[in-house]
Amino acid sequence: MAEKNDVRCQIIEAAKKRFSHFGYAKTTMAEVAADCSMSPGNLYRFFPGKLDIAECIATQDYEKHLEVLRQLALAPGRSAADRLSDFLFAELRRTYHKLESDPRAYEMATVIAHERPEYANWMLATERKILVQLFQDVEQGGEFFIDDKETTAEMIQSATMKFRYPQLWTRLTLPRLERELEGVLQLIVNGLRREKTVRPASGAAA
Amino acid sequence: MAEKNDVRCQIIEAAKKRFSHFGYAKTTMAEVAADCSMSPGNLYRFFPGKLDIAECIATQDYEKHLEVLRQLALAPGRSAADRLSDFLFAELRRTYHKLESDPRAYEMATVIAHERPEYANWMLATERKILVQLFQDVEQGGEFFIDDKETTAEMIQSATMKFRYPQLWTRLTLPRLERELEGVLQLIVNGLRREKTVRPASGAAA
DNA sequence: AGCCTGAATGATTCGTTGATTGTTCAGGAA
DNA sequence: TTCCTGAACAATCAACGAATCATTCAGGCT
Repeated sequence: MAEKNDVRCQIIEAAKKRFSHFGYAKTTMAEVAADCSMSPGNLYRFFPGKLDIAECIATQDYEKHLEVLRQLALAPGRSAADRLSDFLFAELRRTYHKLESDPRAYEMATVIAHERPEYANWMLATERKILVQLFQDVEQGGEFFIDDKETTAEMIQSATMKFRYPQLWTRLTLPRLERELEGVLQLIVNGLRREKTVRPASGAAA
Repeated sequence: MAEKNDVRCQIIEAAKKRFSHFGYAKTTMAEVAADCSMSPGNLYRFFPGKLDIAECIATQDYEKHLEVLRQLALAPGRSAADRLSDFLFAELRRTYHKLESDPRAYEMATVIAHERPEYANWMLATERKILVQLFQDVEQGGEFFIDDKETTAEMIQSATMKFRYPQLWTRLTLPRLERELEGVLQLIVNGLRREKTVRPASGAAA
């Protein structure tokens, strides 16, 4: 049982090295198997297929990111607006840097997105849960007025879609994207029907 | 002079028929020329290239749409929120129905978007001008508080990106997209820092 | 001269073929 | 029996010659 897991880890590590060195497409199952001193067929006792290995690697990495998001969303002592801002900026910067620094990450992302459309939905749903937690956590503060938290989280995700996998849709630089996200965020938080122009500064919770 | 324009129109009409029957890729310049009883070479006296014919067709169609958008944005007697809503919903429905009803439109859209990235930017900029006009038009009403109209228009476009060419990014149905746009719109107009929950009804201007 | 043609050009696409590779499974080792 | 191997299979991919087609331009027609 514990051994099974060791072997899985071994496969993942081998695949991780191959994928990041040569890319997903140029890595063969036979090579990964050889790196683990086993036959290609044996890999299939641990993973349904090649894509599942990639998905597993992506998920491991993503879980770490999720932990960061959770901490930002639930950071005590920060205003609701700041938490939301931190959350969305962390999201933008992570994917931007990931796709920027590692061209292989781009390949992996597109392959998974194309072959497993549900995966992106799962990620969205997971992050939505964190947003809902954020809203619950600041509910008493009186800073935000939200009746349907789930729906509101969904709408925020809709409105910030451009910043989720920026490189897939635009060729904008990170500073430019950051400025745009800042603006969209201000819109989301303050809306158009506010008093003159209140810069969305820090302290605001009761 | 006037004849030149007649020939251009003739070419456009012929190309329009071919493109919508057989698609952009499967239409040859020789065929369009034959439909106009002229040689392939002669087409180049009226258009720089094949793609420019397609662009011209797209633009003709788009100009009509722009006129509708202008009327919605500047409709007298409607609240600012309603105008903005009409504007964005018209945008969503037009592209959705266009891509839905005519599979060839999808091909044309992707070819132009891919080969002429500036074209999409030009469309965005054009619509942004209309949004700015809308904001100027309702400025006295006191319904919206906007200091930088240009930037605000840009941010609204960012936040509603998902609804601009919906089929390119998601597989959601129109009703689902409409519900999402409704939600995003409410967020944009009212923000998160509002009193309890004011349904974004009609009348609001002074 | 001013317009237009249609064959020449070269870039791109297409279809075919042969090789590669993800996946399976009959059988052998422990 | 349980675990693993590696050859076999089918699907996919790469290579490459052939064909197509957008574009050009030397020349003919008016």
